[in-house]
Amino acid sequence: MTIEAGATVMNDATPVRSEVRNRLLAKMSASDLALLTPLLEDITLKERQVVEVPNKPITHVYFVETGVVSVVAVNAEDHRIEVGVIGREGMTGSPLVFGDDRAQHSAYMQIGGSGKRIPAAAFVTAMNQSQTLRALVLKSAQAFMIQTAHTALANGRAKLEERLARWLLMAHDRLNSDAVPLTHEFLAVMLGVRRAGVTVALHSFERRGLIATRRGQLTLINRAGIEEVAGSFYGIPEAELKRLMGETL
Amino acid sequence: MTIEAGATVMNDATPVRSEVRNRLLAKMSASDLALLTPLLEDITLKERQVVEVPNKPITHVYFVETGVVSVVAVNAEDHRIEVGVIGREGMTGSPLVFGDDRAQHSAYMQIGGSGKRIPAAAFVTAMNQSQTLRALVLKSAQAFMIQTAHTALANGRAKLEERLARWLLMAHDRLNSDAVPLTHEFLAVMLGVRRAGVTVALHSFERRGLIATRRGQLTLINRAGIEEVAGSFYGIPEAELKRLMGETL
DNA sequence: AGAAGCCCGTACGTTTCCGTACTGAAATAA
DNA sequence: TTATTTCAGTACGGAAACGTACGGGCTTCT
Repeated sequence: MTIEAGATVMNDATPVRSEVRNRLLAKMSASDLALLTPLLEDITLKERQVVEVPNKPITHVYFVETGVVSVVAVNAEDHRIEVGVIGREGMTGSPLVFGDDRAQHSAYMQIGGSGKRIPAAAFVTAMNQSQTLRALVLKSAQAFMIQTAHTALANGRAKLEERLARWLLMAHDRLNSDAVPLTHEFLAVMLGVRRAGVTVALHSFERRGLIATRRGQLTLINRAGIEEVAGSFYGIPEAELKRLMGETL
Repeated sequence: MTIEAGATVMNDATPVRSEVRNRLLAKMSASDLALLTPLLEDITLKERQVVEVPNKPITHVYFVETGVVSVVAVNAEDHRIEVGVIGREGMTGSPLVFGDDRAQHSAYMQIGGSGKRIPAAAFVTAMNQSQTLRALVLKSAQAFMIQTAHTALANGRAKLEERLARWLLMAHDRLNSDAVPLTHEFLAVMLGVRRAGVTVALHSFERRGLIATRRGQLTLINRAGIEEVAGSFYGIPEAELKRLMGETL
């Protein structure tokens, strides 16, 4: 019955089932969880797998267990930038929580992993049946919104190194290992900067002993040092998440 | 019965009372409006008047009728940037909609005006009594969230002139006149750029015949031209607002 | 094994915007 | 009216990041 995801060495995509690793699901009461369970399915989330398409109806709500989703705003001239990430602390499909049926942004797996998903309609039905469930997903949506606001702040005021450090910390928070399996190119796309700029910045991090790099992957070595680089651009959304959801990432 | 708004030249700060000019209030059913009315009070909103303080409980929900609220994210090192504006299309206090009682961001009147307000507790009570009211304010919160995401996009990818043009358009959408009563300094704070940078950019706009300026004020002359400058960084949140709320600004 | 493609390191001239600061003009207060 | 403050115009060196591009190493495909 269970589908074993091929365990790659590069990331921690191996699904675990008999345990609810998504924090949101874990926080639900038994009865709320029971509302979702019938149509909840285990799913492997491959890197680059598309989860939401701008202006298209949301098909499923994904509860990530391992891996990271990038939510990317796009405009008419195809300018794009990441407005937030989602990992085991949250869910995709927040527009559904607001009563909307379609996605505004592009969303896809930036780092592969696994999780569970439920059809959008079933999620909405469940949310309408339970005030406590609704309250919980509302808080989750709020936490994401706070993250987006601070992304706006970082994009406007922080330097490349600060933003890159912030991103690495946010990814690290959502991974089970210190390895971040990403190319410079993808980091650049998310931050909306040049690939070469990322390379230089990462090189600087490496010289300072903050990370180790190899092709297609980097590893955090000195997290505290990276936090120092990110400075005050990292931390508030994380603290707010803890306040709202009563847990750490 | 109606009180004619005294047309000031500098801004439209004169309060109007017996007419609902806030789009959100205007969209409410009579019964939903009746839930709010008892504790709804008319209020003059002076420029720089503080509406929300980060990490402090929200005292009132403000329904702006004229004027513009700036919502500004701030971090520990006092870096700050505007993450969105609110005018007659919306309301402040969106965290209440999510079930939170405190503000994350700083919010204050960037352009003075008038509106109505209701104590936070009364608003929450009303929202809990009516699903239609809740649905409406949820959509409003979502519209604001979309705006924030596109602010993040503009902050990361747009040039100063593009961002400035975008801001002017957003302000213009929410004002009854073409005059924007603001100093370069405040525009600079909102965009997170140098005051001198704003001066130069506005000067360029003026040379191109897009605006007229005088001390403490600028006037839009060629809105289409400004839209051209903003390019694709302006428009999506506005279209989404229309889609969600079924109305223009 | 060889070819092809992807990824990273590096470089260089250019653009954008910053930090800072000085000035004069306009508005406000004394 | 005079003094004070606020605001806008302008300047200049410098930092940050851009667009572009080339070459070489690692992976993957055939």
